[in-house]
Amino acid sequence: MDVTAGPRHRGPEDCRGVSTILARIGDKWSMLVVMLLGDGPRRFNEIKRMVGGISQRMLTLTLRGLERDGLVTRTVFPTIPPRVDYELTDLGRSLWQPVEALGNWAFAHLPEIEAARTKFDGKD
Amino acid sequence: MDVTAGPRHRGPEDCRGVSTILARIGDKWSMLVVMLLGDGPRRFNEIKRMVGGISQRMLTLTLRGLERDGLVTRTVFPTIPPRVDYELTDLGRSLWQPVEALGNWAFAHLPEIEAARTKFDGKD
DNA sequence: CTGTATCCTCGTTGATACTG
DNA sequence: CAGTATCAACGAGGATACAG
Repeated sequence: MDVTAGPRHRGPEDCRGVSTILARIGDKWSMLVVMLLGDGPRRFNEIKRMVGGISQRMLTLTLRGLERDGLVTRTVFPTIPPRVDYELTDLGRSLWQPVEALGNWAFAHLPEIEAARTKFDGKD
Repeated sequence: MDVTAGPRHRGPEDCRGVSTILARIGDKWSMLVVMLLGDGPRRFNEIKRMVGGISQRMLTLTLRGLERDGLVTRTVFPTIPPRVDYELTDLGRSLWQPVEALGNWAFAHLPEIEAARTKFDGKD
């Protein structure tokens, strides 16, 4: 599908299909992890540090979810201490593009949004 | 900011800034509403029907949130019965682009992801 | 280091009923 | 039609302890 094409109408069924994916990547941490892994493979604790604020449990669950969806691969090195690398699959890298675009949008418009919030909260 | 540029490293601080926005548009309904409004202004119940499955309460909350962030405008026509139009702002339209790209990605790769899920759940 | 297993809390959501 | 108010339920997420 050509994602560069203009708007195309879709029905509610498609909306819900999209919703399924959105629920996955739209959760609290998945997009951040995907953005992070865009630079290459990372180890568990490396990701944990880079994301910042995520609990061990949630990182595990997030990575499992991404792995389940075929977005990242999990590679275990049977060393002592153990080492596990996570890396974007081809599918993951294809997701990385729109995710990064969204991230860049968020980063670029953060001030605008915060201003809008302040204005909205202030009036009345 | 040029969102078409290649990867650029950002620190955890930026990640959390992005997280703020993601929490907003990454909730259960906001992205679907934004995608919908890309075609032009819609009335409250019109949106409700098109999204499908959203409760009145959640649609209200979602639209309020988007309005607060300066992404949509709310226009009340003092008629009987009342009529309220919601429309994307310029900021909203600028968000619409990456959101639509993500939506198209989701739509395009839905089969792949479902296959990956089945495979992941099946093994072991 | 990289997880798994519990427990517990808090926020989000949905259902329902009511109002201008 | 377009909300608001209230309540109940559920689940995501954090803290902690433990294991390989």
